[in-house]
Amino acid sequence: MILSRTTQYAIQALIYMATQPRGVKILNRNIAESLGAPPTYLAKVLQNLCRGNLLYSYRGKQGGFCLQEDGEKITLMQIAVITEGHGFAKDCVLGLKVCNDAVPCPMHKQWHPIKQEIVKLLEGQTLDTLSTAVMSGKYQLADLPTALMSGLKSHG
Amino acid sequence: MILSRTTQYAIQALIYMATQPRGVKILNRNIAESLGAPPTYLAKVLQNLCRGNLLYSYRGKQGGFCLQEDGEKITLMQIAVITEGHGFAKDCVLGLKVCNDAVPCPMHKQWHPIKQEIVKLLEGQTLDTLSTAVMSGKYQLADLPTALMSGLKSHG
DNA sequence: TGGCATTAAGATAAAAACATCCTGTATAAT
DNA sequence: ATTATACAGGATGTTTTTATCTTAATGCCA
Repeated sequence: MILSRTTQYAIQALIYMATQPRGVKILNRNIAESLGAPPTYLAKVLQNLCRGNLLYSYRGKQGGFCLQEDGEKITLMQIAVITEGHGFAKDCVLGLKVCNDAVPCPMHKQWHPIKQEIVKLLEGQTLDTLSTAVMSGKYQLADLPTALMSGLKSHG
Repeated sequence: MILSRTTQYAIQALIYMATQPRGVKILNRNIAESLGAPPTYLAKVLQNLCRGNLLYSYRGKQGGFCLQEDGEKITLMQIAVITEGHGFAKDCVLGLKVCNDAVPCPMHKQWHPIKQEIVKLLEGQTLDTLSTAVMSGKYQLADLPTALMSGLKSHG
């Protein structure tokens, strides 16, 4: 509805990584398995997150991906901007190229405050908060049998 | 961002139609011109809205499209459900197939109230309200030079 | 150094969304 | 009847998004 599949994978992957011990390299393959996401596609998404400076990547044996320093402070807004581009939250709900307080579409007044709330929410949610929620065991990160997600609670 | 291009066309077209004298048949061609939308594509969208019982269509000379009775009471939610399918407003923000109060994703609690607001807004906005706003001249329905939209105010 | 594990990157493919084209069919006016 | 008009419907084309495949680069380790 509001976030593309790509962005959803990106967020899920980053939350997952934030549930893992910091500084340890995590394999694309493992993330994909844990989320039930297509590994080859997820690899591209992670690559993109590296270019967006949210992740480090290491090639070769013992390689993998790592959250960058302060990774737990990453917000969902930062992620969405990387995967969906800037102006992500700037679009008119009716699709007009120009729509603002001065030249509004008929929905502008009513839509604008909700859009602000969405942005505020995305800016307010960090990987820290979300990964903690997941590690508590009360919140799920994937539509998978719990067996496959068992890695999560093992170090909680 | 939140509504597909198709849904945006549908909403724009219906608002436009609601600005026109009731009961008069309106040509796809004229709607498309007024909105700056591709006429052949818009035709498909209108066809779909007919199947969704929001419009009547008439073939042949003097044909065109008409809002159904009580057309001014149509809400944006009704339109979106027709063009995007049911379950339009039921999706998890992180893309999980199962995500509800009992089995929530880590964003569920925070996202749910905003989603409710969006639904409430879409359900609360009618063609009546929106077309009136457009006819007042204070709100625009398309990114077009005003010349092309002149049809709107001519029967104020 | 050679072999293996891992990500990077580019090409390709598949699916969905968006858009166009062509022909058919109904209808009103002449 | 004939003709012009306008929507219906199916086929096709294009673009974007999603996904896969293949090869290259990199780094560990023996």
